[in-house]
Amino acid sequence: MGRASQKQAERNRERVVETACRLFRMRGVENVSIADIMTEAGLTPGGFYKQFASKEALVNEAFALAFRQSSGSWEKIIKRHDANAAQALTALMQHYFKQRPLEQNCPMLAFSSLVSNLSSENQTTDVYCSGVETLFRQFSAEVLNASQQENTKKLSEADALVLFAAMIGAGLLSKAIGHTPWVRQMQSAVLGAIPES
Amino acid sequence: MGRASQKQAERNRERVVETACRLFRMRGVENVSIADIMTEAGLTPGGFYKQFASKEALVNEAFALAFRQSSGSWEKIIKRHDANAAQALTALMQHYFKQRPLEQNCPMLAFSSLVSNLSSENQTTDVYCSGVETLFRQFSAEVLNASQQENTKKLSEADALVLFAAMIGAGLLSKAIGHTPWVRQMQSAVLGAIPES
DNA sequence: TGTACATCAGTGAACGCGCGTTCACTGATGTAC
DNA sequence: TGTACATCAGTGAACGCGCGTTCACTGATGTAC
Repeated sequence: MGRASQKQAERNRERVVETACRLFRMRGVENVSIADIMTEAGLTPGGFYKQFASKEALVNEAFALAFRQSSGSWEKIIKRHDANAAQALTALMQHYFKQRPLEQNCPMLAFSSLVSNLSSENQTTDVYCSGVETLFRQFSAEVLNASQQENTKKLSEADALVLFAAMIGAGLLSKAIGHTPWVRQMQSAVLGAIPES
Repeated sequence: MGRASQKQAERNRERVVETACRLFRMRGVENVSIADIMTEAGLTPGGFYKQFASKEALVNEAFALAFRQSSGSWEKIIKRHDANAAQALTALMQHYFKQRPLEQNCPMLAFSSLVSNLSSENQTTDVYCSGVETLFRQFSAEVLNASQQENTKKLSEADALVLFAAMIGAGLLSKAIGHTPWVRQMQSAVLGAIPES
């Protein structure tokens, strides 16, 4: 092969991050090896350390990308319903409860166990935290927006927190247990907790 | 050393399951080795396969024990407040949001990522499912009970599902992010979603 | 009850595997003149 | 522009480590008589 050009190298690097992000979301960080990622990205394992200091460094970049992707897809959904915040919330949650494609798994869920077993003074934890914060702000803005429309009761920040927590909890059980009747009931119940408009 | 008596062997076996349960809840299954467990239980690694077919078999027993423990501690809390279901629910959630001791981590959270990345036709998944079911039934009974008391609005199964999901979601973020002001707000909001009595 | 023997819980070392990481090497790219 | 050389992205094999699992061995326990 020989040396790749700077532009090509940069493209390769980005493709590695994107591939890692996708595989991490699908199968979890601990079930994806460097070799898996490099091969899937069309490279060989040895080249990895020319671009990244460690797997952890890649994890940090891939997590950040996953949260950006998630936030971007939420924004699209919200924009699509910007005339009606309650509808936007409903659509957002319905999208959240979708199990497929696996590579769009919620990063808050997909990465939670890795982050949970980390010491709190950790860059990966920081990336996760600020990702969650971003997603919650989007969600919360929409909840508060919904409550300012006519024919709806006023909603508070506390309501946003509860809805957000319920969405994540239902998503977690859904991911673990699968699409059983009980899980569907739970998802319906959480969707039903959004104030009608 | 020589051979241990049948009674001693049975005691050892139980101690291994208990130790595994504790370590799994503290650090996650993938961060605990057979050698860790056996050493912590006062034995040597080699003896493990005299009692268990595989790590997976131990995981199944340890998970079942963790759910039984969790269910037992919920029952204690509920019994302690049996005059007032809303108080019982509040106490239960406050207990749930406690981060310590680590060995009492919620099994639904501690084991979710492992179960999520398993094929659905799996005994471990079944153990997890029935554990979740048990815990929800306890929780739900208490929610419905709360709604039958005076001065409270009627609550439905759907309300129980939402509260349960919110409790788990808040627990997950709490475990991952730590005890930040935002997490405390979220926990307070979820506690506040319990109907006052 | 005592004796002879088979059993098997527990030991501790070893095996095989996959992983994160390292390294000597290649040869096209980038640079200095 | 052309030439000579240094750089360094990517290669592919190897290393070291920890893990789940296996195994030959030990000797007290359990059993048959």
